[in-house]
Amino acid sequence: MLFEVKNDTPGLMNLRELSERLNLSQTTVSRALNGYPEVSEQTRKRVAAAAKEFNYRPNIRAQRLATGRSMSIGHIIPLSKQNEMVNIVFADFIAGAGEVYARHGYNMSLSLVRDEEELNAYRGVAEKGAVDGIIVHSPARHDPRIAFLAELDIPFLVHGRASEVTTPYAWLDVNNKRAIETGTRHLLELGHRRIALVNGEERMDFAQRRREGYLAALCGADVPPDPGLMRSNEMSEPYGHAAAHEMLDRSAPPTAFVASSIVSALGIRRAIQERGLVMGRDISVLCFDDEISYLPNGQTTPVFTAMRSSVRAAGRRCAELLIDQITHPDQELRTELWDAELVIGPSTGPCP
Amino acid sequence: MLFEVKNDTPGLMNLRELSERLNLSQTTVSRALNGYPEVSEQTRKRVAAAAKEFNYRPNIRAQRLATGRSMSIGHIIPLSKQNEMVNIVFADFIAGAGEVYARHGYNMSLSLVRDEEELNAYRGVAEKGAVDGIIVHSPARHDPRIAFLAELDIPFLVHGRASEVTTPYAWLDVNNKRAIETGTRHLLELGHRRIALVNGEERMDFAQRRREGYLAALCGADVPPDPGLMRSNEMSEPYGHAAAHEMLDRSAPPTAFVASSIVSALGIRRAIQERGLVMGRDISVLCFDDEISYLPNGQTTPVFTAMRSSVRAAGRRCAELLIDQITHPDQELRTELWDAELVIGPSTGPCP
DNA sequence: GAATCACTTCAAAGCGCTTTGGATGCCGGA
DNA sequence: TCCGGCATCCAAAGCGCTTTGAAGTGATTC
Repeated sequence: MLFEVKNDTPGLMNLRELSERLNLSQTTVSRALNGYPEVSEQTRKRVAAAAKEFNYRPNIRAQRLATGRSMSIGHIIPLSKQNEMVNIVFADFIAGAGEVYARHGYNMSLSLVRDEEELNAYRGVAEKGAVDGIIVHSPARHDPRIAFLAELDIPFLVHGRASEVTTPYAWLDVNNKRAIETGTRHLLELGHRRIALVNGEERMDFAQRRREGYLAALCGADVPPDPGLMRSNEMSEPYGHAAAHEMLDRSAPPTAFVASSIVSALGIRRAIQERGLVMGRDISVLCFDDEISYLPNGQTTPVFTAMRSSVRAAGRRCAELLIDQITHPDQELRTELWDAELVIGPSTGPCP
Repeated sequence: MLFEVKNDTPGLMNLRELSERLNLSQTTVSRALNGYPEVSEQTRKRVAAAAKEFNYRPNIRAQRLATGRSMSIGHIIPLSKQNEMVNIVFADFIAGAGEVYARHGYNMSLSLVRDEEELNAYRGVAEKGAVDGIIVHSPARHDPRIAFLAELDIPFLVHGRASEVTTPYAWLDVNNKRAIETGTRHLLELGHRRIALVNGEERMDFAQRRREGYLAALCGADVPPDPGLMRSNEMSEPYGHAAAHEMLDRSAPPTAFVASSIVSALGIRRAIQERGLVMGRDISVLCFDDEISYLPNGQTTPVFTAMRSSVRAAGRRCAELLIDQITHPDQELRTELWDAELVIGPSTGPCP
């Protein structure tokens, strides 16, 4: 590290200078600005006026060192080949969380790290106070990050769950099993029997739970699951497209699809149309809809029949829960399970 | 601010303790750890071993205060109703930039702020050193942020350009005009005359330039532009869908569409299909393709004929340029103009 | 033997804030 | 008159690091 210490923000005043100019101590000025009670109203006004006049702004770095709090929340994103970060769902989550951070004076610190460095990144970020708390994204069923963070003793909250982790932790999740079970049952009630599942990667916890829901619904209707009708991969448009084509090529093609994401549902729709079939009449499609801003499921009326739960709202709520945990460290770990809502669109219909 | 100073990371050692344990001064230990030359190899090893043994990790907050550098880059995202942040293009940009940050030891600080507070956010973030540099996203033609940041005297780089801003600034942009001009000309060469433009919001600089390119191509082919064939809005799927339907309802409907984004192109395709038309045969569609990870334009062969330029690569490059600017503050402001590449897919064909 | 030099190491002074633990002055009650 | 209490304000001690400027070693040179 061969950098010079630069005269930081040269034109600007620091607390000492400001207090000298006011003939007050730094203590008093600091207290006046931070709203402490042991300052007379008159001085407080005088200080505020001077701060404004001289365009004083406390140095955040100094503040952070002195208070021991960084006022920022870490999001560590694994940067795999199949890039989790870029998941468009993630962007909406971040937007929701960011809103809440802004309201509470926090900011968001994003680190993208290569998979093999992820645990180290958590340590680096958390251990010596670059952030006050961490949000864990996309937990796998057996996710090492949770025990790791628990041991680091830093507040964190998981968006999703990790079924095989026994360490207690705070989380917020959608009831994925119930959601897909409800959706699948809806298709069964429409008479479908060969229902395909175009799932996300099943090392992800949510994908596993969705499969469980799918299987539970089939089981409840005495429909034996067909392994040939179940796919699992990263939820992209081409994946949905390819999976649909492959399955529709089978001798006993599915009459309905359950897609884990609206993105892969778009691919499924494309495949259906390429075959000259009509979605909703010849083939039904139901998907999980995270209410992604740029890919809304229709404006007023839905395009896809879907299990709906806003990921943006989840982001907001996760941020609130985490900030609460940071400011009240002694409270119990909280968890929240949200239910997705079934919305009916023209993409599903009775089994032909 | 009524928080206690908490004993920060209690179990961990700080520099003083570590140096006492080693019978060395803090100076020497600090230098040994930071790779300064004036430390003997032997001591360096001894220090490294002890640091590892006691799991020492420097306090980032203290480091930041002492060095005057925060080792983070700010991205401030306006949080409008029509949420820029959530722009899926943005997520890919961030992913690219994040890669580079990670490699250089920087991290990314994201703040989402309401529109009316945006300038204040820049000030707050930059003025007293929460970040070492800033990336400006989605500049408008007449963007106040640029002059503002220039005055704050903090390194920043604009992704895009702001045509009406005279202050010099560093930027990286795609040659939007040439890209869309090329694309439109391609359609003209296929015999199309009624070509619709489904553009982004034209207060955005890139959208204006794209329209210029569109008009230039029409002009070059002596095709008078038809205002009824030009739309401008935030580039969502439903917008593309609605715009396409409206224009196809006209008495003289377009035979081809130029879309500013693959997202709106998806909507256009949906509309075409809903009308029982075939894309590429009855109606041609060409779009700008930012190579969004989750919405790739086909796998090996493109689905849409497109002008292609990776926004993720742009993110990477912006990060590099900015870091370079931070580490070499005296160099001249740099700019880069990238060309998009025309790729041909089945979505375009001769005018029927 | 003194002077020079390269190599190591160190004490102490910041960085700019917050917070502790008093001081000071003023008032009313005993 | 004295004392306690209240309202204000302050000096100084951190927070945990980096960096300056100087000093202590030997070894080498003249």
